[in-house]
Amino acid sequence: MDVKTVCLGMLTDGPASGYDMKKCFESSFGHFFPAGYGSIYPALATLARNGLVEFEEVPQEGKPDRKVYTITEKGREELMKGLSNTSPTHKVRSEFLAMMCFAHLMSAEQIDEVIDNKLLELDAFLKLFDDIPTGQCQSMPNGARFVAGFGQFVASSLKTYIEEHRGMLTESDEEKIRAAAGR
Amino acid sequence: MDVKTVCLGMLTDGPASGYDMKKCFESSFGHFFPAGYGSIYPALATLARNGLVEFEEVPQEGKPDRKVYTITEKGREELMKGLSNTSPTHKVRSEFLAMMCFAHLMSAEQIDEVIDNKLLELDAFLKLFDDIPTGQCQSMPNGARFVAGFGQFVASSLKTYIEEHRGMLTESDEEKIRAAAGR
DNA sequence: ATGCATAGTATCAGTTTGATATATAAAAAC
DNA sequence: GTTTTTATATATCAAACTGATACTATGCAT
Repeated sequence: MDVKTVCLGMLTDGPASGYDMKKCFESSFGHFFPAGYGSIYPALATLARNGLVEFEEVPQEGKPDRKVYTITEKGREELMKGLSNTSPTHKVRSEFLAMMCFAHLMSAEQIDEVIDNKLLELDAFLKLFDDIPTGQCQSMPNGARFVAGFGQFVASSLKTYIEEHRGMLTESDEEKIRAAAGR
Repeated sequence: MDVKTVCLGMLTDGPASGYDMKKCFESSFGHFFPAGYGSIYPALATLARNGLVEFEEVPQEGKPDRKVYTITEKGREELMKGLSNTSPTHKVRSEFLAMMCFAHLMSAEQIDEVIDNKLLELDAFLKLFDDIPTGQCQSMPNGARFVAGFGQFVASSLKTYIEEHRGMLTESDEEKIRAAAGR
């Protein structure tokens, strides 16, 4: 399951251009499956070369032409193959956690700034969910609701953990012993 | 913060070979910052070329030679630069969530198998933490304890969410309406 | 005997990342 | 009133990463 498969999946919802798909990655998919122009355009080129999508060039006045892609029957079959993997991955790549492993090499001020920024980031992310009205939510496909709920739940879990345990990152050895004894 | 920086960080704990570092990625770092030979060896080669690490070839009987790397003063400075970024990333790339977005294109059996596998995977991951005795835990650096706790907390949160919400992935439209009404 | 695990090095094709280039128009900022 | 930013749309590139594979040699298990 790579960017190509996700593009095919997006096209089952109707024709779209590479630019449209980038928007879609930015607003939703990108939160758990990031992709930029550098992967989207090559993916569409490969899909077209293999006959999994077709495109039509649509001229526009005052704006660049659009290449509007449509999924083919062969593309639908390929998508089904992509969805038949019963052990899809779920990977994390976190500079944040790697950095925290080396917290003992950092100053308390540095650590606090990193933590504060991460909490702000999480708040900004959680705010996105406030805008989704319940009415619209019910019209969303089941899968999308599951995934949105997942994101919200995980983000608020992260926030809770960080808030409750940030203290241990900056506490001295003596404090550490005291904390362990008081437990 | 790339693989090079993490390698430098590992070397602050003492000299190590590329093979040793691969072990370290597999057992701990890899859970939140994956790296294989394909990134470790080129990283070490670049670090050596730039004088951030030095290495010594250690012959062994019956086994291939080891290249044992040591961090240099210049390497320590570079590491500090790497740790000075106050907004480190935390990215997720999830075939699992992407796939669940297209759950409406899948059969209930397919979805159930994917979910069951993901829950088994989470259980296997959570089991890793049972082996860490509390005594050893207290001797770990603060940062490592924070990160380990983070992983455990997030994994059990994921598990809870999936268990409690998997129903909505396979429920029919009528069930969906009934569930919404009963809420 | 044959396959697999461990110890160790390294490379390679295919992908992805993040930035950048190109072009025009409209909206916003100063 | 001019400059800057944002939006529309395409595409490419170096650097990095992924996942698999290759090579060598010992030992253990089936």
